[in-house]
Amino acid sequence: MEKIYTIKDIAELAKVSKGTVDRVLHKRGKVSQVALDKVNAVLDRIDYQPNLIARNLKNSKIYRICVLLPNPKNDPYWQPCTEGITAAKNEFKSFNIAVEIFFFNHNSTSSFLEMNEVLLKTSPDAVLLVPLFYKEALGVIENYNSLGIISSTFNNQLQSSAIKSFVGQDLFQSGRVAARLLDLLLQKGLVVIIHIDEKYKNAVHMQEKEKGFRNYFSELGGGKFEILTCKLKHPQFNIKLTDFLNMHSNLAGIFVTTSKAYQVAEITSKIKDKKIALVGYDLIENNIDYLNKNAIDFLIHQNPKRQAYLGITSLIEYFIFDKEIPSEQLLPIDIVTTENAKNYMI
Amino acid sequence: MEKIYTIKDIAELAKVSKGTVDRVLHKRGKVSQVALDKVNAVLDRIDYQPNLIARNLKNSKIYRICVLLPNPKNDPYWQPCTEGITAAKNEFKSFNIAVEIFFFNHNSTSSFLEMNEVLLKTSPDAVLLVPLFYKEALGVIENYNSLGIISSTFNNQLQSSAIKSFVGQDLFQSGRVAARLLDLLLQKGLVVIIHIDEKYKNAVHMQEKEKGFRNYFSELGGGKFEILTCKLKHPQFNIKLTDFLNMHSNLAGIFVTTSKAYQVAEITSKIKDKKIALVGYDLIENNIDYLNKNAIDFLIHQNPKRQAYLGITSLIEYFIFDKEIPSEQLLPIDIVTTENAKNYMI
DNA sequence: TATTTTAGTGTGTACGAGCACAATTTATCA
DNA sequence: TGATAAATTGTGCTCGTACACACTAAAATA
Repeated sequence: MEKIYTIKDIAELAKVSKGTVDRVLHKRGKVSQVALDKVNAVLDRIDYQPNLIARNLKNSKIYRICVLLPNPKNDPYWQPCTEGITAAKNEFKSFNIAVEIFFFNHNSTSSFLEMNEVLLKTSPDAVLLVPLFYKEALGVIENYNSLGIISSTFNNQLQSSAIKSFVGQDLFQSGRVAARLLDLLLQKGLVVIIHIDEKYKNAVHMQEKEKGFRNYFSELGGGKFEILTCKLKHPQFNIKLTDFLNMHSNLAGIFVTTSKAYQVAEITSKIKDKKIALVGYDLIENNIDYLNKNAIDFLIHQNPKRQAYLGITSLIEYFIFDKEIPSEQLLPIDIVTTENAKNYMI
Repeated sequence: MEKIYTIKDIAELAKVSKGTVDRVLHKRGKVSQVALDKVNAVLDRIDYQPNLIARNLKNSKIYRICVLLPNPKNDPYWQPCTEGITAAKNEFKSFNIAVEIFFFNHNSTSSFLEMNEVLLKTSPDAVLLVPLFYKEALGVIENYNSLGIISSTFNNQLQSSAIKSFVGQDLFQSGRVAARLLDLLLQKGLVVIIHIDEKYKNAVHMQEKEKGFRNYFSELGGGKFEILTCKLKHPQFNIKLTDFLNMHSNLAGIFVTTSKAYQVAEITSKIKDKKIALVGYDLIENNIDYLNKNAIDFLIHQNPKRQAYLGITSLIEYFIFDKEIPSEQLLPIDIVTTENAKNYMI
């Protein structure tokens, strides 16, 4: 353990005042060449690490961070996000940070824009948002940028130079993981990618997953598997899926690109004469139920709690510790089966 | 965002001096009933959160934490641990914490005891250790206890009231995960548990994994699978395993309870006429190689980096923030296959 | 009553960084 | 040379907590 040097130490070693050392360190004000050399000589010799604690103590500005999030009441997938935010809030409660969450309806672009207006009235220093709607999110983020508000995203990746940070998963790779799992479970046959509910064109995440999934099988070659894509929407979901199942007797596996695998499991679990392999996303209650009933084989965990937690802590540490915000944080693609599900649900 | 109260605020509200507030908060010195009531009245009304940062600024004691770890040079499994320690060290470099790592040979109890003596000479406040050797570790920990040194463990769980904290995985459940994976991969046949190298009697971790593994299959019932246990040791490892394979033509799957699955894969990958499913532990280079060659189907990630990181940060936060040390932190049992391996190796 | 003891309370300072401002030195001009 | 401006450097305060120390007033003792 090396000695921890303070500005006072440096000042004494360089035989100048701590004010001068401060000016050299922060390139603030005028310093003579002689003094500059003396201080730099000391700085070269030792490893000075400013005490972030002491620095922050003086800082009286309260940083405002707003979170713009789909309402968990409409889709339980988002529930863990608020928990992640709360955890981060607690961890940094000694610091001058104010975090506020704003919920929008994940089906309504207007609700998204509306809540954004409400949020803007609190004049935040940064916004952490889920850019669910491509076009609208881009506009909102451009606006933040022009207002000097930092914007970070999570869960959905959006290409924009105005975005400081993204936390999420590599969805292409996630599709490959799903493909790998079905490849391990199955010998041959028809494999179907099912997209449920959301508009395919607007949902880049589903497209990326499909690309990765197909990429795995095309690399695999061998012609053992046939891949089909199927887009299903409520309210005719049940009928259409049942029809599809009846029409394809060689169906061996299904990959559901959203958290709605339980809707598929509800139907496939009733088929008695054969077992259809099923891989889906997210540890929501309905999915876990069917996982435990063996109607779903694997779930891929997107870890929304950790995504939100990392998104918010990067911002907090940027404000209070001057830490660099990582432009991209990719989380591991967790594979979940009956036996290890509990560990991920804490 | 509620107002953040300081001791000065409380003093003004209660119309006493900050010294008196301090005495009430820390139950230090004598305070009259009148003053006590006044301060408590204010404390009841507001939510006072002491500023941990300012508190720490004053504290000049340097806390010494020693880490007692198997040498990664002898077994690469331990390499990530040092990285986890270093990460924690960096994160808390502004605080008065000195962390020092001591390596012992994972095959030698005497090296363990020897390094422990060296470590003790630095008179640490806490020790984080891997209690690889049951009997010796217990003795060492008892000794720490009598010296007033806090002891935390990770990777291997040891029952002792002298241990403040354990970070690791539920190994029984980890065995069940392995069983589940083989169940999903296979229809029926012989499944073998292979213990490699270590003395079975001393290695509680292998026993726990086996118990969980067998527990899953006995709960499953149905009589589709037959389970056998096999203990193999160098140098006759290759011959014995080859013999075993020849003798059991119905062998369908193998579960290796240590990080040595690659040694099994080396042999099973040469069998051309059939594929034997293989599940093992740990993302070491040799294992990853065989995973990518499809000779290993799944690896279970024990996340030694995070184990060490959590173990050390709990201690640090106890010392500098007075946080409670969680007596047990169980990490998720990560399932790794070719496609998601990279994510876990950062 | 004078002096000492003790309970209770308030004041002041350190910690390290940052920054305003005062103090000093050096340069410029009349 | 003296006065003034400019450049450079040093001092001192703040942040919130913890703790040493000084102080007051009442109680106990001589």
